[in-house]
Amino acid sequence: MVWEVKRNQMPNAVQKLLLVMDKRASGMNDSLELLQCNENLPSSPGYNSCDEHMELDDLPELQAVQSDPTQSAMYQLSSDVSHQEYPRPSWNQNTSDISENTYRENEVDWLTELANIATSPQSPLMQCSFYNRSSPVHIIATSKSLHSYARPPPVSSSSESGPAFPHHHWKEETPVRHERSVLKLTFDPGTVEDGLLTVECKLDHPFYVKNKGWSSFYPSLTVVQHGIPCCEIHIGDVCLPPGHPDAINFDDSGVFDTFKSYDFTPMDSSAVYVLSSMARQRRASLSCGGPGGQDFARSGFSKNCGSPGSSQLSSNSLYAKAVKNHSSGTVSATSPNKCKRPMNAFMLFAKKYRVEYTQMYPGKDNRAISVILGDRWKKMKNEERRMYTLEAKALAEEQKRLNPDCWKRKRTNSVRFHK
DNA sequence: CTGAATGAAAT
DNA sequence: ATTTCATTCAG
Repeated sequence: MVWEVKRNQMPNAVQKLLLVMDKRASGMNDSLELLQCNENLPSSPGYNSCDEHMELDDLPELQAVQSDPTQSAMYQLSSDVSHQEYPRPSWNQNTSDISENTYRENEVDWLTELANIATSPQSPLMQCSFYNRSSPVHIIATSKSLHSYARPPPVSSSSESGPAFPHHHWKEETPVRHERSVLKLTFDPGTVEDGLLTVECKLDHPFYVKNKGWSSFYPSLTVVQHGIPCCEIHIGDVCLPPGHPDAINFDDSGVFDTFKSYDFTPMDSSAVYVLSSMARQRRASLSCGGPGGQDFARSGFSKNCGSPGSSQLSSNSLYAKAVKNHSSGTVSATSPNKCKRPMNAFMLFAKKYRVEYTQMYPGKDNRAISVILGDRWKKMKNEERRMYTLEAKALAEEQKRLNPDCWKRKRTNSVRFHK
């Protein structure tokens, strides 16, 4: 399968990325292909210089050319192989700047927009280029789906100040020195001769998962960094290339389950708005800090117009779901002040790993799990926490921008008399 | 509804 | 300095 990426400004420049395998390579049974996501490319999200100049018009047209239509290109996360993270130096924490102009008002299929964005040259999705054929790296099938924090502590082999890209000892899960983690995923293209496909990417790298839609290892980070609402990606998920038939008619309710904790109102827009608002964040910081974003949402876009064409984009059910979430009275959806505080770093961490810990300690009460999580959190180094503090900061910023009153404490009777 | 954790912001 | 509230779910 070949992706052709056309840039509008350079119509003749066509970048071809060969994805998956060459079918002719029948002899390469188990050899792993290592995809290296180069995130230092000028157009990549991690590269700062491009941020402010990204305009909508830069969005490329993406055309997926399937050389073999009968073979649907679907990649499945191997069940025996899990993600790994390893440190990587010099990261400029940065957000990809997906311009608000990305949203064209009359565009019917906003999913297509999302696909375009995620497959644009700015997207990490398209930053991958082939790196190394016969990689010496052996992917360990032993690492369960548990995060390193949840696993028994490694035998702390001195985390040698090794090269930027550790080649052989990823298994060691060397503590994150400083800088960010990189996610390593292994895909199973499904055919025997193709072997496995290994890819490195950022934790917030979005993938399009069958029946789930956009997914990433770190959804909340993805929406902050790239403006793409995501589900959490799991082992066994089937990743689809944008444009795949299954990618079009999927039930997106799963996507929005991720956001059920957010307070949606009828005035809220679809993910498109989230998309654009996130991207707009930076530029808006130039102008006044007023809640212009809300005006944007109120005046222009509602959920309904976000998904005009597809009945499956159950915006109503989405709303109902969000309302139902708070239907028990306390904060009604009709209340003007309905936003929730953004999670702090620990909360993000806890949310992410609570499930794993509960599985780890069956029968343990949630409170006990909280204790463990807190314990774990305290033992984590700042570098390890950084990912969460960073995201927490970003979430808080965005929240404050969109809803400055969100942090206002509830009106209480000031002082508690007893206690 | 309570509690158990941490942290950020508001009092 | 203290209080609230973000998440999660068994009890």
